[in-house]
Amino acid sequence: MYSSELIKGTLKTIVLNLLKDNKKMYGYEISQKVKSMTNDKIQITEGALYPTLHALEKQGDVTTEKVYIGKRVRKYYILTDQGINTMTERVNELADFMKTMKFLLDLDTATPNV
Amino acid sequence: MYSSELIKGTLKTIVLNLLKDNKKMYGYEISQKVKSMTNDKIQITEGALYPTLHALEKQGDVTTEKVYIGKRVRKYYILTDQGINTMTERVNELADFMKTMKFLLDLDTATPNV
DNA sequence: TTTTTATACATAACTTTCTTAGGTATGAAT
DNA sequence: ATTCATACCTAAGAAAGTTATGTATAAAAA
Repeated sequence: MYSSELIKGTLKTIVLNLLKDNKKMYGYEISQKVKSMTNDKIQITEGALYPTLHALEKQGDVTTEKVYIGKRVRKYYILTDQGINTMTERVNELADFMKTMKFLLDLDTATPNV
Repeated sequence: MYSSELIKGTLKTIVLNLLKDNKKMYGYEISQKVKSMTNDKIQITEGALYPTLHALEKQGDVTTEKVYIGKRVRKYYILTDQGINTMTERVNELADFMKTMKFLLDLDTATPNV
């Protein structure tokens, strides 16, 4: 697990990007997906995830769709057109930021990527 | 400028890494160095920097040395042995985190590094 | 069959780490 | 004489997490 400060600030970007690749996902699914994709290195807590999803909905980047699996409810999240724009901006900004950090920390030569 | 959420959590790592490369630096110098190295993309505010430096001193990662330039004081910060360890851990963690994020956001192929 | 674990949502109190704003003071440039 | 750059600092507030707690269903294990 990474120290939590690092993950701070990237959560919305992660969520938006996952929704780009998967059309629609529900909260629990998102948390499990991130966990498995990162070999448990990033574990989104529920206390962080749900407020984030609600914020994304409020600002119009996602819409929701409730589905009942038996008696249990699932709330699916779907990117809006605006959300696609936000996602693109966020991902580009993060990619740019990581390049800058690599240069600043002199990791360009130390950790070749290809 | 990057949206501030991204920088959050990386400040200590940046400071520790700069001190590794420069033996001793003072606060104002650190802020200017980061600004110039990143083409103004990352600007550390004083309200963030000084408390961070004080925290690093308190936890034993740096020691200080006051130097008077005329009547004006400069407070130099120097990495301790413990600080070198902390720096190494932090930088490695950040590098690892960025790799994980690249994979998670599918930036491996999109933004080749070499 | 009862208890635990996994699924699935949610909120509230607290903490950390910033930003914003303010304060003090010297020295150089306009 | 005033503004700008240098150089330090702290306090109030905001943002975005963590931790803890709550509710409830379904599956698995004891």
